[in-house]
Amino acid sequence: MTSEPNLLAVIQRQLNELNKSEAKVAQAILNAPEEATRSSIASLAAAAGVSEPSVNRFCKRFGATGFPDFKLQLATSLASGVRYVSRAVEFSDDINTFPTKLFDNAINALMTAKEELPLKAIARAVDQIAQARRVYFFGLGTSAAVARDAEHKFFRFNVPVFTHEDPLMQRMLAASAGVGDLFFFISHTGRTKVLVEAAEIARQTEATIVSLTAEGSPLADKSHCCINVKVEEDTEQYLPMTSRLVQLVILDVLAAGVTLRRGEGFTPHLARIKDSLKDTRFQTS
Amino acid sequence: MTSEPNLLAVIQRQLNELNKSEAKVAQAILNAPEEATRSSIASLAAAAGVSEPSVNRFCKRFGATGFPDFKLQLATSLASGVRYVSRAVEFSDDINTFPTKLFDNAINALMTAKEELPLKAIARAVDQIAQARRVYFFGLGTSAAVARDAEHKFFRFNVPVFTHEDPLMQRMLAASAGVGDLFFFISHTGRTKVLVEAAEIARQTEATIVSLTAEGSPLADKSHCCINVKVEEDTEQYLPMTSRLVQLVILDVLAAGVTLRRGEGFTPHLARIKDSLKDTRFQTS
DNA sequence: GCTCATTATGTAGTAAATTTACAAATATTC
DNA sequence: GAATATTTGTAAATTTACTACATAATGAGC
Repeated sequence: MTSEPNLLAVIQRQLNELNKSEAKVAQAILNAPEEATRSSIASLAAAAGVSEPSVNRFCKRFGATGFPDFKLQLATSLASGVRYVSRAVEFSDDINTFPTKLFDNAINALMTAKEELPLKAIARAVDQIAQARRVYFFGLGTSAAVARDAEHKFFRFNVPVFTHEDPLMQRMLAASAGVGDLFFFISHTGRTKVLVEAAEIARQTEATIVSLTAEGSPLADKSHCCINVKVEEDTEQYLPMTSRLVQLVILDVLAAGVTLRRGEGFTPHLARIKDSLKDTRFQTS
Repeated sequence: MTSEPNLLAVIQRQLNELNKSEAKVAQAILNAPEEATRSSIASLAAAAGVSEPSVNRFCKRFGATGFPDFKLQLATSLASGVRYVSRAVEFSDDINTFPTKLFDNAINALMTAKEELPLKAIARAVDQIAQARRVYFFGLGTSAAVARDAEHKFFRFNVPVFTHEDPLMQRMLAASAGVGDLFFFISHTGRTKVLVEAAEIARQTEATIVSLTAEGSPLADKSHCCINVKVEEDTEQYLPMTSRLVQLVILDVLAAGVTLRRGEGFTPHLARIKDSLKDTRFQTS
């Protein structure tokens, strides 16, 4: 992938270094980029008022092998530009608009997070979870639900897993920790006092502290390993929406990482857990 | 924007409805999408082992005017960087591949869900939640965490919200329900016996039953309103990954819907709730 | 201001790629 | 098992893109 992030910007920038007919082509493309991706070399040449080979030369000047290749690059750069805009729900929205907006925001958050995945921290966290004798998932508010979800995933690895929403329980468990215990803190801001305090207490023991939170936050400072999640939560919104989705997928990643660590021989164990649910369900007719 | 957000997902989904040679073309494209955008109709036909017109027909089947137009759409959908559809994690994967796969799967699930959003059911559910005097969110296993998350959202609307993971509590609460009570059941399969039974019990009262589950499932049959979520969970995977993400976003949508219903005058109330958390956090330096 | 060299642009032909029309092959129905 | 519908391929037509070359424009040196 050698293609420029934004072809239109490149064209714009070089506009005055182009000779007459190339400039005409550039102008025609800048005027109607989407249309340019769909038109033939002949129609674009006509639109710009130049000959076809001029268009072709223009394309080669911008690194393309020819006109079709140029169109491809143009289409690609147009597509990636539009995507990353999260739109807030407004009171003027109706049923046809706001659900789509929320889904778009969620998708954007995951796409953004995917691009800046802290792989090193993730790998390290997988190591530490795989080695732990006991794992505690602690979160409050929305993150409590995330912790609960994590509990439902990680118990499968033959390691005792605990969650507690009660800050007092969290403190006490943190205080009584020892070697092999792993505390996994989940917090979007990383500034929730009672949670940070619990982390502080745990840190004074032999336990390992891993956190899924914002880099540079008080909670991150208390951790041996911090998985930094960059999610720009819409501050106008009164409900945290997207950050917890990213957290959940990160936890999926960690769970998958531990599974891979356990190796292929571990699948029968997972299969057994899955099968245990069979009788709790109505069979498909 | 008339172009599909994710052409590959669409192709993948329709794979078994295609005839032989079209399926071959589909496979060739899914195997090497980037290459397909760069190749001519002849080389793609050769790669798929079919004739050129077959490739052309394939393109038209997916809404393109022809092969070049199809390539354009494909390039556009690839530009987002989201790779294949539902690629299972394999034991040969390493830290550089499996996290991306999981994120892609999550993104794809949300994109697919977004395309087939049951807006009518959502609107109806918003109505019913907005009118309810009391709301119970019930789910088990992974869905229990989703229910918990919902609780953290919906209490903001001045309506008493309850969650219980205990099936016995769920039964008893269902039995003692009356007018104005709303039971919101969350279940990916819609076949979990104890949950369906609770729904059945609730249905015998004056309460309203809303469910977020699979259409046509026993749970859906017991509901006044069923929000159908089509998520093809990878059955080889031992952990439910993507369905709960879609459920969470749907619940966000419902919460947003209720907020819009309450109207602009409701924002101070939400602001007050948000402000109440201020003192629980360490201030940003 | 003229000539030569250089660069820029267009014309026309050619090659390649795409599409259409039609025929053969395959599957489906009664 | 014949008749019909569907699928697939062949070959020709058409569109599209590229190359080679010619002409026009520009600019430098005298």
